[in-house]
Amino acid sequence: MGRSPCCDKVGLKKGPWTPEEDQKLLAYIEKHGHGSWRALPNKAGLQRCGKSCRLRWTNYLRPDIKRGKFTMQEEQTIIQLHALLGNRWSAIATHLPKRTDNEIKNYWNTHLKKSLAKMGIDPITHKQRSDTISSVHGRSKNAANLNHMAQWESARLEAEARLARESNLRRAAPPSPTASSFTMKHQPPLPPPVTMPPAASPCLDVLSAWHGVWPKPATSNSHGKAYTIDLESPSSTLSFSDMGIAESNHREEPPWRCPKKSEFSTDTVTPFISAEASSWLSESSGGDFPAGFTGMLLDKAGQQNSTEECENSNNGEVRSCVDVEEGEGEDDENKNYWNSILNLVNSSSPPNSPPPLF
DNA sequence: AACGATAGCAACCGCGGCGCC
DNA sequence: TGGCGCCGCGGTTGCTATCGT
Repeated sequence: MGRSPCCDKVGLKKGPWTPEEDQKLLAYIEKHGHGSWRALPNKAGLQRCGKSCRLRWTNYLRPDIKRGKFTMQEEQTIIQLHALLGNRWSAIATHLPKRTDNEIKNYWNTHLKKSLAKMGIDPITHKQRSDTISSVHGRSKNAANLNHMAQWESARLEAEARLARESNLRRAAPPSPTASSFTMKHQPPLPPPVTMPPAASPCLDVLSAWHGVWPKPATSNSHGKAYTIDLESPSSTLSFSDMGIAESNHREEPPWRCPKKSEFSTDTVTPFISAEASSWLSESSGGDFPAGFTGMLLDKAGQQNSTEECENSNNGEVRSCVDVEEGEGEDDENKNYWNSILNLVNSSSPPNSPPPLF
């Protein structure tokens, strides 16, 4: 190292930003882009170091930042991702559009960590503390559902990683041994596979406890999305082994149960699935449906949006916007990608599974 | 009303990764 | 290949607002 911090320069301002400084920074970036952060302060007429400018921009001034209270879904996503990823706030932030890593980190430290602690859950390991285990009778049903979710999410993540590997093999030039070179249309490169912290799978305990505290939303849409991670995120490259969930455990789970009708909006889901699957869904009633799968369907249904809508809903960054109905041209790759994932998920489903989805 | 305690959050600090020379 | 500089990340600090007494 041996490099002195950029803010050591005499005369550079520190501390809270004034509205005037904000305005200068905003105006400059809107006009020229940030370019080199190091050079920006001089060009923008700011008595700040580049680092301070970058921080102010990324954490506060950026126009695509969503401020204000975190929703219950966001909280659940943070908890789940924290259980999977640990304190990797930037990785977690990629799953929460319009939230900054700093904001998520602060929210975790000031709210979620304390809430979990109050519920008798260790916020580091995400495990129920031994002295409170006796107080969580009746969790088994939720835990079973969440195990379903874990299966689906695990299968999806493994499929994603596998497809990434296959894609790399297909695209021999330039060769790459990792998933990081697998890119979908308009998508940034996938990061390398995540090395899981020891506390990988216990997130299920956390979420089941969390659901004991928070009532489920009344509407079908919000219900269905309750556990959903951003399924299209390029950061999702976890594998079974990464998640600490043994593949052999799959068959030990109870058979599928039919979805509650309220969990689906038939209108939004059925256009994307086979007639058999649609019929199966419409005839089903009672019981629970794996939440991860529900989220998958709903996410897929959500992709009915136009590309423009996808852009707008994702910080201006296009991810996989699948046009299932047309399935032509450049969207083919995304469609095939998704179908491959879901086919793999179907092929690994427990007994009494629904008909093929697509 | 005054004061201390606590919560919330913006900003800073230091380190490590990475690219360039 | 090693040094340097830039950038991003995670941990921490410190200021401000709010709450409780």
